[in-house]
Amino acid sequence: MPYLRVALDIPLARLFDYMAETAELDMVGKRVVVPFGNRRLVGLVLEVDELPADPSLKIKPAEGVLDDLPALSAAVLDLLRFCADYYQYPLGQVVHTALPGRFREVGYFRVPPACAYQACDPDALMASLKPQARTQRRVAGLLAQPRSEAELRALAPSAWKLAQAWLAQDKLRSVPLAAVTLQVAAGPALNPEQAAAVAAIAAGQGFACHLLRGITGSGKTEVYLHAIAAILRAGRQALVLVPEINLTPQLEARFRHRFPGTAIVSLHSGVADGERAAGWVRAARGEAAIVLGTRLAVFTPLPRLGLVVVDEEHDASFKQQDGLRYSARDIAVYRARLAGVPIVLGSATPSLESWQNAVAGRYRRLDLVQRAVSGAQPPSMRLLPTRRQPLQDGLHAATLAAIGERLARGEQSLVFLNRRGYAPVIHCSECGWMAACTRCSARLTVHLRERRLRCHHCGWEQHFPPACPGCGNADIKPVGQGTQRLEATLASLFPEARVQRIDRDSMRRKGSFEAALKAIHAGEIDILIGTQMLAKGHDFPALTLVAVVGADGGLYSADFRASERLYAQLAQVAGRAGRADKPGEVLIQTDFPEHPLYQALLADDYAAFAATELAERKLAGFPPFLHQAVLRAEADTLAEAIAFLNRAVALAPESSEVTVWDPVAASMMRLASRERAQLLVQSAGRSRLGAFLAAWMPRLRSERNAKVRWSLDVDPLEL
DNA sequence: AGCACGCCGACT
DNA sequence: GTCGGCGTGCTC
Repeated sequence: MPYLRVALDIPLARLFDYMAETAELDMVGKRVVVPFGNRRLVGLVLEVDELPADPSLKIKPAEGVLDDLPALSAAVLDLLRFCADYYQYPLGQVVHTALPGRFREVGYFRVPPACAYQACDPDALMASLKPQARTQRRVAGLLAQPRSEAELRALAPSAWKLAQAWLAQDKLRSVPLAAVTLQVAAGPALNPEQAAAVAAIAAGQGFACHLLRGITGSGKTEVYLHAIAAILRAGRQALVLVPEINLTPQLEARFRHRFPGTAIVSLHSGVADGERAAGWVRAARGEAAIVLGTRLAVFTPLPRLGLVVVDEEHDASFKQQDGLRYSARDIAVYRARLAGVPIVLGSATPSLESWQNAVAGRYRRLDLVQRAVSGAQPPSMRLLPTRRQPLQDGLHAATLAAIGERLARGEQSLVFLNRRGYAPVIHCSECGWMAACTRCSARLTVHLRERRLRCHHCGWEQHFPPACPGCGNADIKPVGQGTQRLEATLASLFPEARVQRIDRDSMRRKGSFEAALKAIHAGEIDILIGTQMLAKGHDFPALTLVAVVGADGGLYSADFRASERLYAQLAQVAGRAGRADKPGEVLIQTDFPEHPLYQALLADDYAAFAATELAERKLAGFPPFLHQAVLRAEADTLAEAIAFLNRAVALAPESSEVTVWDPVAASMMRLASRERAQLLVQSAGRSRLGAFLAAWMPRLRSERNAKVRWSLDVDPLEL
């Protein structure tokens, strides 16, 4: 009678043994329903053995192995084991974060085989439609070729319903996807740089990591599409990761257009549970040729994986910030290595980790330094010194003049300020009081329209006080600039302009972001005010001016990654200006116009910036020259959190090659009424650090600490 | 994580 | 007399 070693979604770093009722040996990678305490749980069989791991335990029989899904392959299981090991996170929980939520439910999950639909007789179908039925005719026209359900759905809301009706009337037939021959629609011709990049990616045998450094507008996506076309032709699958769900729809549309009839699965948190599970199954069965998704898609089983693409690889959203704190970019590289396939990391401003890997020769650099659309000019960039300058509500006279010019020419302007709310703080001029959150160590942000003060960290809200609670002074003023204040200022300075603010507050309602993008494209907006929401990946052909306000904060921050993020953000937002035939202009208001970061940005010299930054990091002993992990603790009092961390230091294994720093209060010490502290561990060797953590974590886990919640963050992005 | 067991305070 | 507070311990 075989014993099953089962991974359960339980925060314990071990597997659980069950007796199998049958003697089948191909149960590894399958779901199993097991009794657990007085509950029934769904687990995943990771191993099958003739002997129990611990004979002293009483072992219950498993209820049954579910045979509805393709078993997880050894390749994916290896990837999950690596994650558990590398991030020191319980394997059972790794398994369950990697699987779609549906699979944790007891019950069978059925996914019909993916197929495409095609008109039996395209001409007859078209002839049967009235000339004025334009949508119907468009759908019919499309169905001359095999089309997937997703493609039809993307065409028009009614298209899929229509296709189903025709299918019922036998006007359409379904074609198994395997029988659909790959079609690749024509795209723009590649310039020599792009062609060289595609050739380099295709040329390699087995694993290779390519760092595709492409300036904005250089056509990175076109390189991905060509590289993907090549591996699809070879019958392989592609995995494409993007940082945000906001970016998936437009990329998905471009992919569908290029590969008509091909099953493209979109996986991100915006996709409904059932659909996500179905997409996962289609990828696992090998029916889907392309998986396009956010970080969670990195675990999707792909039996014929041929290429991995990570777009905007520098983006921090690839790192999960809770639970299993994995970096999807790093996991993607590891996965490509395991699978022996090439991976492309694309960015205009690569992470310094990746850049250093290229410098050291571990990654191959592919550069795109020309704009793909011939004739398109890079934006002209200018710094506006703001020191000792009279500003109008934070705006330089030249900024206002430039906006005025755009208005006169009927072009769009974007004012970029990465701070939402009306003002970051409210201040009493008499006693110096500032409104602070009672639950966090943070200032309360003024939201003037709602007449409320809000904590952007914990969500606490209160009324705008009529007078200073400290001294009773009625003259309390919002200090500093937020997007709401900029919006008010610009609306009053340019009363004829149509002003739209785009930030998390104004775009809270579902679909409002899409609606705003549409309005911008339709030319219904003159002045845009936005946070980083607007900086990423969106094309606005009529936008010719980008003005950056309040960027200096990233120059002299305590966070050693702040300047890297600032450079990336500015390069990205600058890229929004003048993408079509109209030249763009970028104005950056700053108190430090001589700062090397701005100088490199103006010269569009990322290599120079990276070299300076890496030299500083090497000198100061920061990543990527060292590897870090942070142990964070949170408790009702700071003393409890620190005491736990001190205990952790005492439990730390002896290691001359790992440095364990003293516990310190977290930079946001209080958050939602909990006090937080942390402790940094670092080592020059990645495997040394890994071995240290592997020895340390079991000791910490065996500590009984009801009051302290703690977590480990390997390769933290923020300290 | 759940869920039970367990021992001390205010209620129909 | 019980309902229920959350501390402690266990789950193959």
